[in-house]
Amino acid sequence: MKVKEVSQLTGVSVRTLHHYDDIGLLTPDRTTQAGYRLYSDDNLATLQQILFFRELGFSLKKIKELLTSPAFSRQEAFEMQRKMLLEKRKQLDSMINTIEKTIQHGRGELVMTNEEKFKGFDFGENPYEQEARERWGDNAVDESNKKAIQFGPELGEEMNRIYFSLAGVRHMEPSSDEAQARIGEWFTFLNKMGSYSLEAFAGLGEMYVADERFTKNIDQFGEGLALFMRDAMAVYVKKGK
Amino acid sequence: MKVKEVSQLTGVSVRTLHHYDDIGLLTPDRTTQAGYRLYSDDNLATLQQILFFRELGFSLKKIKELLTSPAFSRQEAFEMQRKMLLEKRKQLDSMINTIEKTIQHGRGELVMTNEEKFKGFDFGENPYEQEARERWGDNAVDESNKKAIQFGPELGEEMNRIYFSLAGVRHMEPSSDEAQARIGEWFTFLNKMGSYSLEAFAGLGEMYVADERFTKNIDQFGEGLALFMRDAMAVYVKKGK
DNA sequence: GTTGACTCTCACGTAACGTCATACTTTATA
DNA sequence: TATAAAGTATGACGTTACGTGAGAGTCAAC
Repeated sequence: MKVKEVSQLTGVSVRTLHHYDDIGLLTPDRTTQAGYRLYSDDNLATLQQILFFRELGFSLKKIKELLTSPAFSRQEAFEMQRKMLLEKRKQLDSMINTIEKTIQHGRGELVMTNEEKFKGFDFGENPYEQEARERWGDNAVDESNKKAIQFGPELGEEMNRIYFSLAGVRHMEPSSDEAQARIGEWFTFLNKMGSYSLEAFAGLGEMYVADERFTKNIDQFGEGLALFMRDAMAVYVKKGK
Repeated sequence: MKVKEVSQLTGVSVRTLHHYDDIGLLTPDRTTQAGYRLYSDDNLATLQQILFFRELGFSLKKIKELLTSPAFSRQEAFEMQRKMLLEKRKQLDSMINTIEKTIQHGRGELVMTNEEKFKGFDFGENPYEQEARERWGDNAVDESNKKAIQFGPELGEEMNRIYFSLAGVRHMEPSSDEAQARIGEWFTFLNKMGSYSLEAFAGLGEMYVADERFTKNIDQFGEGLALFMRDAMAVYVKKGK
């Protein structure tokens, strides 16, 4: 693939590709005798990595260090990026929460401290960098520090967010589009909370295996997934009791 | 408030505040006779605006144009920023989806086109700018173009995301922390889907008004909210049938 | 065989600060 | 009350991650 194709596919500018080549961050595998850059599939995979890290606020220099580290593993990188993206999503939620409150505050319906007005903005020194450095930094790695995994999302904040959202439109017609859109959010949220009983959940797991249609559907995503899910769900329910 | 206080509260550097003063983006209301900058609450509110727009990718120049526009309204700005943040959240979801797929692809369990590998990255020319320009641009405003509001989230993508997530750990112990965390996601998702019947939803709305404990709790967020919600929920259910 | 789309390499420009250096103010402490 | 420590101000140059032409070569098509 030549520069423009890559550019169109990925959304980065041609100049950016040149730049990444200049600084040695992404050098295309091959070039024509005329000097045209030719990007391989592997190059594209690397570019994807670069864009993920860039989105997470890493400098190009840091990205280069990471990618060229001997300890670097693409798979692990993806797992880490997944976590970071989820983390960023939480931050975004916090910002959205803040703005909902602020809207009400502007209407004089809510008192807000200055601190509250800036919640969600303090990105404080890329917490990600630390983790990345630990993982692939020069000084080897301490493999043994597995962190406890959080169990389930923090629903409280989301609930507050929706309440504020609703409060903001409570003087409008309940049947208006805006109001209905927000009450719809509330509906889906409620469903998230707890109406699905644990027993029903376990029963569903059984069905995944018993009913062939389910099995086929689910196993599209990976062989044996349905079976795995049934077992995992059974454990989940047992724990929940 | 002096520079450092503002800096600590908001997370922006002192230098940045100096810079914003230099370019006339945020000039503190008062200064001491020694030349120290003193920021008022109003200044802080403006700073909040600036940070929101900055997070959304606007240049400082554009932000200045917006803030100084005669047509600018802080309330409207917040409403718009809310929409934009929600939009950005959707993009993030898309990226997370992409990375889940990519992880599986790396294990050779899934075929992916190059296009799929870059889904979620193409931010394409700040779609927000257009809207902001329409709203507060130099050439007045066309007030009449209200857009239809989307009704409810796209659950399909989220479902796929979770499937992929699960598939990624299906060779682990079903009782492992990692597996359980992901099956927990599945549980909450299922609840989101449809287990909460529309009838129950409407009944809940009635309770908001009938049961004083509910009413009190909800009206914390704004007087009359409980009543409003009941009505809005009733409409929602009627529409859903 | 020439036109238009694409590519290359300089090279300078820009946005949004970071990073000293130097000097003045204010606050805390002995 | 003196004096250090912490905070602030103004230059001024540095830096990152590209943008934006300029001028020239390359390639596919009509």
